[in-house]
Amino acid sequence: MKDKNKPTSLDIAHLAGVSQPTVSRALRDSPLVSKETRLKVQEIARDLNYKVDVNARNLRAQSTNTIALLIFEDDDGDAAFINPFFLSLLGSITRACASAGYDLLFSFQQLSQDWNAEYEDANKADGLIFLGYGDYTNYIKRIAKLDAQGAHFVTWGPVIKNQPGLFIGCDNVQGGFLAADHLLKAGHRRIAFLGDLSEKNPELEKRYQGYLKAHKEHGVAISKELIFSATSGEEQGYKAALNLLSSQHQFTAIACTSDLIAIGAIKALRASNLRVPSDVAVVGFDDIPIAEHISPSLTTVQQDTYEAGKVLVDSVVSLIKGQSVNSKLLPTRLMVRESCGTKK
Amino acid sequence: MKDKNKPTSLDIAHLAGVSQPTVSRALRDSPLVSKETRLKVQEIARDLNYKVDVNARNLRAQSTNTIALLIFEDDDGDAAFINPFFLSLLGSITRACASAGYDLLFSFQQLSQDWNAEYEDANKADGLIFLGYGDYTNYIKRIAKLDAQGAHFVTWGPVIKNQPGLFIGCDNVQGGFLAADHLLKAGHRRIAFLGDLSEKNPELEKRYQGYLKAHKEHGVAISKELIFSATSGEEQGYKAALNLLSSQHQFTAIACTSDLIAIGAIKALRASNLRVPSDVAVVGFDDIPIAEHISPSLTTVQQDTYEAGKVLVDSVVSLIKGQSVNSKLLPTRLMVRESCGTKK
DNA sequence: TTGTAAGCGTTATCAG
DNA sequence: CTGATAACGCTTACAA
Repeated sequence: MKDKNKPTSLDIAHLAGVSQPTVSRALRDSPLVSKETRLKVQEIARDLNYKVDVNARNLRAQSTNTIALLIFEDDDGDAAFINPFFLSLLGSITRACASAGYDLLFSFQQLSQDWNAEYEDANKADGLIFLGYGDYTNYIKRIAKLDAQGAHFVTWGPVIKNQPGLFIGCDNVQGGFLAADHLLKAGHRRIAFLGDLSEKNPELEKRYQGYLKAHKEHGVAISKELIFSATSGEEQGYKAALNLLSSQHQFTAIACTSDLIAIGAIKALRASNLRVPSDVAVVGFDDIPIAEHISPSLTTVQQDTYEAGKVLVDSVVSLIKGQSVNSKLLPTRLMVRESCGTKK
Repeated sequence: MKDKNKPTSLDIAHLAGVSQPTVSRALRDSPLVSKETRLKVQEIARDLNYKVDVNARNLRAQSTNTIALLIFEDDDGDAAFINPFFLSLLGSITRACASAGYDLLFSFQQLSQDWNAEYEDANKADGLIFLGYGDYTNYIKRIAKLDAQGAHFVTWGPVIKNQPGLFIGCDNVQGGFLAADHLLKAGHRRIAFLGDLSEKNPELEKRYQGYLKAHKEHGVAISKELIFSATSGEEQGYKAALNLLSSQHQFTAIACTSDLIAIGAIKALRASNLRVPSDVAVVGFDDIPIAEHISPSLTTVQQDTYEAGKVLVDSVVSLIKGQSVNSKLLPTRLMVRESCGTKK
């Protein structure tokens, strides 16, 4: 069992022959304490392996020095599966939290749960970061409520006019543009699009806008019959591609709104004896780690997760400090790999 | 800014016309409170969106209902890169924590930092889970110290006799055996081994023991000259394979102590115009998500991350409750894929 | 069944 | 520069 004799600031006070507040001040390098006493106190604290009790400190200070990261997915069953893109974000968020001096509370929730109230209300965290894919129309309501309560939080997602709360996301329009532009430049004229365009997923819809923009710039007409719905996972990509194939419409390339969809689509193409990229070129979105390793390696739109994590954390921290922060889009970057070939 | 008027149990007490402890009891469904008052109190609490202040509760109760997950890596620079195997574990750990009613504090540390003291000492967490690759001889010392302090913690790693602390890990000997056995059964007789066999990495050494055991069972002599050192990353695998190739010794297969090493090795083989699996068969270890997607898909030893997360969390929770727990090995499973071909 | 009183370990305030 | 005192919001004795 744990050593029960956890030293307190009072213990140190006795040993050092000073008062408790003096100890507290000394340990925080307050200039109000003479160098002499400060050093003495700090030495004793080190000897006893004293650590400030964060619960007591937090209770007194009414703050926690903690940021909660909430990941939620609406998707299919597997509760231990976390979207790889969020996982990449996790690394940089963790790092950024550490260097900002905050602890990170991590939680993975189904969208259905009551994630509004849990963390900040219970004083578990000073601020919240939300990462999630799910029904936008659904979660924007909760966001609005949180916002009205004055919570400190950032959400990874699309930036939309008159949106409640603070959003950080990648420039999906630009990303969608880069992908389609690349295919169009390579000579493709009939480019299928796999993604969900309902209002539930404005992020994906923005990617579609980029796709449209690229077509317009190249003076190529859109073929609506080449657009098939898919939300996010590999399976969905597989099914959407099968639908596309069985529709019998001609196409030479596919733009997907996620790498997982692209991977599913490639599998479906293979199953139909079509080769990538020689028969069909494929572009993804996200640049998850797998993208580089699959065969053919996947041309895709990279979101800068490193920068994203940093911006997310910096933003909540600013909010916590009472500064006002604006929603912001991060630039994307096209990673050209094998899945597009060079059909000049 | 945040609503400053956070309701307290005292507020509710006033509104309900009862005392503060009664409120506290009612909210925890204590049977000591009459049904009538309980319902009244709970209703008011809901109306006010009251949440128990965890800092106050924790301070009073001297516990936190939180488990800290500390990931550490000795490895190369990239501080935002987290070993994918640990990331897979993260999902199931999170899930298990949630269902056990604990919050999860997440932190990523370089091995050099002072991870002994931080969490439990500061009353941030009731228990600790360590995931890490690094110099075993180095971190076992810290573990011994933590253990002596009576901390509640589990470490993912090798189970070794007379080890301080509590370890949960996969059965590395069995895993190494499965991999080598598979190759031997396929007719391979000169199987190279890529991994670190120093005392710094007992886990990898155990995998090697499995490799030896399989050779013995098949009556095949080991060729020491086919053993090359590599710790964990892709680059290391690449280099080790190059060393192997330039040694000019004959071999028809490679067993690697991690998937990342295997991926690096495959790249090196490619770069030398050798084909996998027709020229050289390759087996990995871990079954990270990429393994299934690379080409050729990687035959590898799967660690059951789902079960592992559950066991890790259950173990710390037991420790926290003062129960004694024994170190434990989880079984592994061979995932047969393309990288080994079928050289019957 | 309910209320009273005390205390968890820290830090802010104010007086010396 | 230092010390006494109070307070953060909750829960556990104990008393009624």
